[in-house]
Amino acid sequence: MSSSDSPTSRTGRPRSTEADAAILEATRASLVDLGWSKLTMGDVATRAKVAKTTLYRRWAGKNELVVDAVAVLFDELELPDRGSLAADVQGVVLQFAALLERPETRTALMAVVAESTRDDSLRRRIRSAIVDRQKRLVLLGRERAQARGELRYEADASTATRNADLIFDVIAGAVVHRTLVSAEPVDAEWASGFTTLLLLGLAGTQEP
Amino acid sequence: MSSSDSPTSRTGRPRSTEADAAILEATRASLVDLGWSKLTMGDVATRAKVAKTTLYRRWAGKNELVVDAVAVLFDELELPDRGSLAADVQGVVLQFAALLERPETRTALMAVVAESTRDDSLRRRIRSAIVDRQKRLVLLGRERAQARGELRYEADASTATRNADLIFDVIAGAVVHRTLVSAEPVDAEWASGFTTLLLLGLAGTQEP
Amino acid sequence: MSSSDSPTSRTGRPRSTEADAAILEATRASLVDLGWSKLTMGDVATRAKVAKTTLYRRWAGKNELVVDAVAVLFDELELPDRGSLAADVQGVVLQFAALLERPETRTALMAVVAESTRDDSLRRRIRSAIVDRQKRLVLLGRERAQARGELRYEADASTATRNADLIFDVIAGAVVHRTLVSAEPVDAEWASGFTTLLLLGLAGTQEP
Amino acid sequence: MSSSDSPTSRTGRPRSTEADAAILEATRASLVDLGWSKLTMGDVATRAKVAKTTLYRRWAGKNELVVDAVAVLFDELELPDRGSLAADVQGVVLQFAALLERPETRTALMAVVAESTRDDSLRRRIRSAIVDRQKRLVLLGRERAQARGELRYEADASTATRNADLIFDVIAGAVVHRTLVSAEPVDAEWASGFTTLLLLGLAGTQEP
DNA sequence: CCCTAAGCGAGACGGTACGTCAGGTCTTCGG
DNA sequence: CCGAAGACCTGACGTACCGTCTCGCTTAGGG
Repeated sequence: MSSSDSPTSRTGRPRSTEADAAILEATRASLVDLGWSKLTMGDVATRAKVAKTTLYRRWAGKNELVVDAVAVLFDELELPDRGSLAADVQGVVLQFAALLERPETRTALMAVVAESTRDDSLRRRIRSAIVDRQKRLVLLGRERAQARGELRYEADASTATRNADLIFDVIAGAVVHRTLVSAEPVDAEWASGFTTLLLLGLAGTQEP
Repeated sequence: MSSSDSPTSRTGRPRSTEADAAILEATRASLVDLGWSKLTMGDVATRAKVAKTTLYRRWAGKNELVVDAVAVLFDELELPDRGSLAADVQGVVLQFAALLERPETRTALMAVVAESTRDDSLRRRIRSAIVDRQKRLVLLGRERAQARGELRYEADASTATRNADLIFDVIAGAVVHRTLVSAEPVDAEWASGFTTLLLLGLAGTQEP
Repeated sequence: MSSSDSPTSRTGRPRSTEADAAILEATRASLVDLGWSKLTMGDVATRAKVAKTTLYRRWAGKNELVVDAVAVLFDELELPDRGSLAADVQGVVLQFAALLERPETRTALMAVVAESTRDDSLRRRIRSAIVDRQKRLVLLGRERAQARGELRYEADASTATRNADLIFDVIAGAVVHRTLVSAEPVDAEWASGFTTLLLLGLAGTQEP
Repeated sequence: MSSSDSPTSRTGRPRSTEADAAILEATRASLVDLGWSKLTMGDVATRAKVAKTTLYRRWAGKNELVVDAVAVLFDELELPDRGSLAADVQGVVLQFAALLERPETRTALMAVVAESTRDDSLRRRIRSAIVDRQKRLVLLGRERAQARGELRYEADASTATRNADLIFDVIAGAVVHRTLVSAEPVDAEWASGFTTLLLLGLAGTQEP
C-alpha cells in the first residue's frame, strides 16, 4: 500500500509500522477537520507526531497519501445477501452513499480524481487502490443474481465485462452525482427509484 | 455572472468589460496549460494583461473564477431534434462526453465540485451557473418525447420533477464517471449501450 | 508653498483654498496617529475629505507634503527678549525641544531628512522651508547680545556667517540628538548645562 | 547581534552563519544602491542569494536588519592617541563625519532614528547596537585628557556621567546636523572651529 | 558486542504563491 | 478646468507550504 515495494533492503533501521498507521489515521483526521485543499503535509506530520521527512520517505506527495488514506474506507463496502437482486443493489447504493457522506471521503474523492486527470500515475493508483477493487461488488451481485435465476449467464466474456463496466459506471456515477454534485440525499426512496430504473433496463436488454 | 450585482454605482471609473472577458479567456487558457492545481491567480493575471488586484476585485478566489470561466462552456450543449428519444439521448451523451474531454473542463469540473463539498456558497454558485442550467436538456428531451408519444405525460408534478432529477443524475453521473474515473472513452458504442439501458428502464416504469 | 506658482491660469474652476488647509491639517493629524512610515496618501485624502488626485495635483508625494505640513510648526519658535544671552539661548533650546517632543515633528523631521540624503530637491525644500528660516533666531540672538555688549561685533562678514552656522549646528544638533537619539528629556537642568558650555565656548573665542 | 540569543537549541539544522554574513553585506550594498526607502527585503534576499524567509527568520523587518547591518560600521571608529585633547577630538570628529558621508550610513541612520520614535524596541536596539557603544570614545578621551592633566578628575560620579552624555550629544549632534541637515562638509577647518568652541566651553566649566 | 547503515525528530533552507496594501495614474461624471 | 469617486497597474509586503537538506540521535541486524 505504501511505497516500499523494494526488495526489503536488508540493512539499516527498519521503517516504523506504527508511523505508517499513525500517518494514515492523521491524514483522515486532517481531511475531516480541514478538507482536501487546506490539508497540508506539515499538519499531517504534526498530528501523527512524526517528522515531515518521514512522510516524504513513504509517499511522493499529498495526492498519493490521501489516496492510500481513503482507499481503505472503500473496502468496508460489502454485499450481504438480501435475497434478491433489487435488495442487493439497493443495499449497496445506500452503503456507498453513506460512505460518500463521510467528510473524509466527500472532500477527498473528487479532489484526487481531479488531480488524476493530469497525472497518469495517480490515476493508476486510484484505479488499483479504489475503483477496480469495488468492481468486485458488481461481479458478486451478478453471480448471485444468476444463481438465483434473476439474470441469464452471459455467453460472451467480453460482452460480460462490458456490461459489468457499464453497470458500475451507472451505479457509482449516479450515486456520486446525486451526493456531491446535486447535493441531495440518497435516501431509501431515491435508492428504490434508481434501482427500479436500473433493473428494468437490465431486464429489457435480456429479453429476446 | 461576475460579482457586480450592485446597483451600478454611478460615480468613479467604471469597470473594464474588456478585462472581464480577457480574464475568463486567460483562465481557460491557463487551465489547459497548467491544470487546476497549478493554475495561479498571478498567472491568470499575467495572461490577461491585468493586475492581480483586478482579479480580486471581481472574484473572491480561484474557485469562483474557475466556475465562471468554465460555466459558459456548458451552455454550448444543445439538444438538436434527431427524431427519436434514443437518438436525442445518445446525442447529448456524446456532446457531454466531448465537453468533458476538453482539458479545461476535465481538470476543472471535479476540482470545483471537490471544493464545493466544504463551501456552501461555492456549491450554490456551481449549481446556478452550471448544474441547474443543464437540466433544461432533460426537460426539453422529455417534452419532445411526450410530443412524439414516446413517453406519457406525468400527472403528478412532484413525481415529474423527481424523475427528471433522477434521469439527470444517471446520465451526468454515468458519463462523468466513465470519462474521469474509469478513464475510458465514451464512444458511440458505449453511448448506445447506455442509452438502451436507460430507455428500457424508463419504459419499464411506464408499463403498468 | 504648495506647487501652484503658475501665472494664475485664468480659465476653468479655481483650486479650492479650503482644500489646501484641510490637507495640511489632515497630514499633521495622520502623523500624530500613524507616524511617518504608516502615513499614506490615501489616509490623508480621506481625513481631508478630498480625492487622492487633489493631493497629487498639489504635491509630488508624501515627502513634499509632510515637509510643508510640518514647516509651519517651526515658525512658532520665537525669541522673546529675556534680558541676557544666556536666558535667550536657554529659552530657545527649551522651545525647540518642546517642538521636537510633539509627535508630528518627532516622527516626521528625521524621516524627511533621511529621505533628503538621496533627493536633492527635497533637501532644498527642507532647507528653504525649515532650516534656513530658523537661522533667524541665531542672528537675532546675536544682534541682541551685541547690542547689550555681551558679544563683540564681528568685523569679517564671512567669519560672522561661519560662526552663525556653527552655532546653529551645535544648538540644533545637540537638542535633536538629545531628544531623538539619546531619547532623554531636555529639561531646564540640561538646557542650563548646555547653555553654559556653549556660551563659555563662545566667550573664549572672543577673549584675546 | 542577530536574533538568536536563544540557548542554542540543540536539535534541527543549525542556522547558516554564511547566510548571516551575506545578508548583512547585501543590506549594505542595497543601501548604497537604492537608499533606505527603496530598499526592500526581497532585494536584499536576492543579493544575498537567500530566500526571503531566511531574512524574516532572523530579523523582524527592515528596521532591525538595517540597524544590525550598519552598526558594525560604527565600530570602526577609533580614538588614536594624538597627544592632546584637541587633536583627539578633532580626529574623532573627522572620522565620524567621514562615516556619515558613506552612502550606507547617510541614508540609514536618520531613517532608523525616525522609525525609532514610534517603536521602543527599535530604539533600544539602536541604543545598544550603535549609540551606547560609541560613548566609549568620549570616556576614553576624557581618561586620556585627565591622565595628561588637561582635564580634572570629576569627583561626583553622576556629574561625570551627565557631563559625558552632554559632550556626546553635542559632538554627535553637531556633526550629524552639519552633515545631514545643513548638508555642508565637515572639513578640517570646521572641525577645528568646533573643537575650539567645545574645549573652551569645557575649560570654562572647570575654572573655580 | 560493537559496527554500520538506515530511520527518525527537528528545524533551517531556497522557492513559489498567496491575498493585501500603497503608490501613482487614468477615466468617468457632475459642478 | 476642477473635484469626487473609484478602477487601474505596479510592485512590495509578510505568511504559508512546498519539498529538500543537514544536523544529532536511535535502532536493529550482521559480522
